[in-house]
Amino acid sequence: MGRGRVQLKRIENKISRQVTFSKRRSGLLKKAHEISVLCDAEVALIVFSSKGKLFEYSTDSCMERILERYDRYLYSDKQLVGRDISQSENWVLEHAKLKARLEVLEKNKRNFMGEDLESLSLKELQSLEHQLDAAMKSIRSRKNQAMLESISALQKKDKALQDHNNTLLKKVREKIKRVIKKDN
Amino acid sequence: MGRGRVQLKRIENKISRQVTFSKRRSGLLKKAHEISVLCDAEVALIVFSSKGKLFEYSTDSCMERILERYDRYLYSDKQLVGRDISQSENWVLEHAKLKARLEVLEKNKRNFMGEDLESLSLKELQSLEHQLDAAMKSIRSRKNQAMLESISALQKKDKALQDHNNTLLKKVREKIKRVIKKDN
DNA sequence: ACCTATTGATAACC
DNA sequence: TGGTTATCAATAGGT
Repeated sequence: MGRGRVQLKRIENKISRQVTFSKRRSGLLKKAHEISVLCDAEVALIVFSSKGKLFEYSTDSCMERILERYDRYLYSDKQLVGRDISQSENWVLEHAKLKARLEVLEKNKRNFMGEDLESLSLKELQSLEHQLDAAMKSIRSRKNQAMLESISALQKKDKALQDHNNTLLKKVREKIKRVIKKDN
Repeated sequence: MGRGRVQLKRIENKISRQVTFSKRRSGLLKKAHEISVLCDAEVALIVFSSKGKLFEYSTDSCMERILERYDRYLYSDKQLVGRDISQSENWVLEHAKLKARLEVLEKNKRNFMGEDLESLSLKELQSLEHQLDAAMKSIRSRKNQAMLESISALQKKDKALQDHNNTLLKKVREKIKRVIKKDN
């Protein structure tokens, strides 16, 4: 929808991504509410932005109740499917999931560090290159800012120290004068 | 949307309500997936129909992880109080370790993508920059190689096709010659 | 399930 | 973030 077609692919431009997120988020929450009211459904929607901010919707503003219902639903489902899926088996499953995700992230990291590239297609390589290029720009910009801040802070400190030095110097001089006067 | 305006109010006709639920549900899941991919967001969507059937979507098919993140977000200081209480100490420990590592890797990834840089020191920024610089070199080199390989493969294929064409052409010509001779 | 007239959502722009 | 508009997408009502 909108002025052009959209590929189902991460939006590379950060600003566009944020704007799109903001707009689609409100659309999504609205639709969640609509289906909830129109169809008498119970909906729980949780959205974390890429920066980690939370947005949520839940029918009758009762997220906890719905999540509990969800847990109950899964629990009963498991009971029906396998008669004795114990905590330890559940643990194995969870563990496997976490490990799988870890592996993905680690592969990801290696790629970001320029390793393990043989497994990537030309297209993926190109995408990676663009991503790193964009990242590099952000990083250099941020680094520059940090350096300027650091310089500014040092200059301020330097000024303060010089002022203090001058004050001390004055005191010393006056002391010397007084000593000389007394000697006379 | 559709042939008429819709009041935001429970649809009384049971059939219509079910049809609308089915259609809107798929639309909602689709949009949840889209914002997840387009905007790099983490989404968890749970829908119970009025008859109690469950439908769900979660980014990377990892509902439990997102719900845990949600819990952590809400009760950031009360660790592991809510959802999964009945686990052995060992499980909790292992799990916590994995999750900690996951978080590190995710933060890592964000940094590699040029996000969340405010939390880094100047030194870390510099290190990151060098790392990306090195990675970029590897990636470009590998991309180059992949492109050359691709070109070479295409040329080879092209050559083979041309050869085959020539062979076919020869055969056709000879056939024509023979036909002409017979005609004479 | 499939078909369209319509409304709704939203990408690009400011 | 909020508004506008041109377009595309979702879907209500019907078959």
